[in-house]
Amino acid sequence: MTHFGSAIRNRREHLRQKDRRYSLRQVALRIGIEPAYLSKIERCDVAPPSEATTIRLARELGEDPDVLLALAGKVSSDLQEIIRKRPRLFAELIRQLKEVPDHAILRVVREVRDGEW
Amino acid sequence: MTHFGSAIRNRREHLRQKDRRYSLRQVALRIGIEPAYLSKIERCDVAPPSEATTIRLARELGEDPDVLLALAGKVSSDLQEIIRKRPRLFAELIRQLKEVPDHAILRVVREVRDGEW
DNA sequence: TGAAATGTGTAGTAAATAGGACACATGACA
DNA sequence: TGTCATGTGTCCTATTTACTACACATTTCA
Repeated sequence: MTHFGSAIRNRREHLRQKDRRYSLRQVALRIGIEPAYLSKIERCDVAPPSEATTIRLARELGEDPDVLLALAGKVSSDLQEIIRKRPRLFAELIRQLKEVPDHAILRVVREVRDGEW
Repeated sequence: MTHFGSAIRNRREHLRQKDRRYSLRQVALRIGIEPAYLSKIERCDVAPPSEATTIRLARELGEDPDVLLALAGKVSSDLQEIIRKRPRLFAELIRQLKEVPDHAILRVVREVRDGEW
């Protein structure tokens, strides 16, 4: 399991090879945080930032927000809201899917998408 | 939408009609918080308590922890952990189920339980 | 070669979270 | 009627969260 900071740093430095605008400072300024703070985040010197900041960072670096939030130990608040509206139903479903392999869940996703309910 | 405090108070006073041991004071002591604090919780004088305290309260009152957590604006950390291990998969699934009616989700739950994957 | 940009160390902080301590008025009831 | 239990008001606090501000040494490159 890699941590939040390293994921950000790797991704940013990768982008930087093609585009100088991905310096720590410039990225920090574009997403509206202090460079010193982003530096600490990338070196895991502080806990991962808030959900809002994590999402701005994800967009900036072209990463999946849900994945970065997961690395930050969080779950997107819009997902939480969906669950909270029908707690029993979603709690049972999610616990049931805990050990189910990816491909089986994907099948469920597709079944639902192709909506035959 | 009823709020956390009233749900607790209603439930506790209901239990109390059959059993005097469900006074605010005694419940508070059994779950390990100060009576004054429980009083404030029931009157929505403070925000809902932590996940741990909410779960002890749910057990004590015979309520579904996931439902009380939802009223508290939270999602159980064990559910969050499941989601965080496969963020893309679960994020897509949950968002897709947002508008799907209960009965259709229940069908999915049963399909998975009767495991034909 | 010197000005600008870069990454980082140190220090501090406002707000939110999650309660505890104690006193007090009221009510039950034996 | 005195005692115990009950619910609540007031005040206080430790910890966590999520950052900012500023200074500084180093690197870049025009």
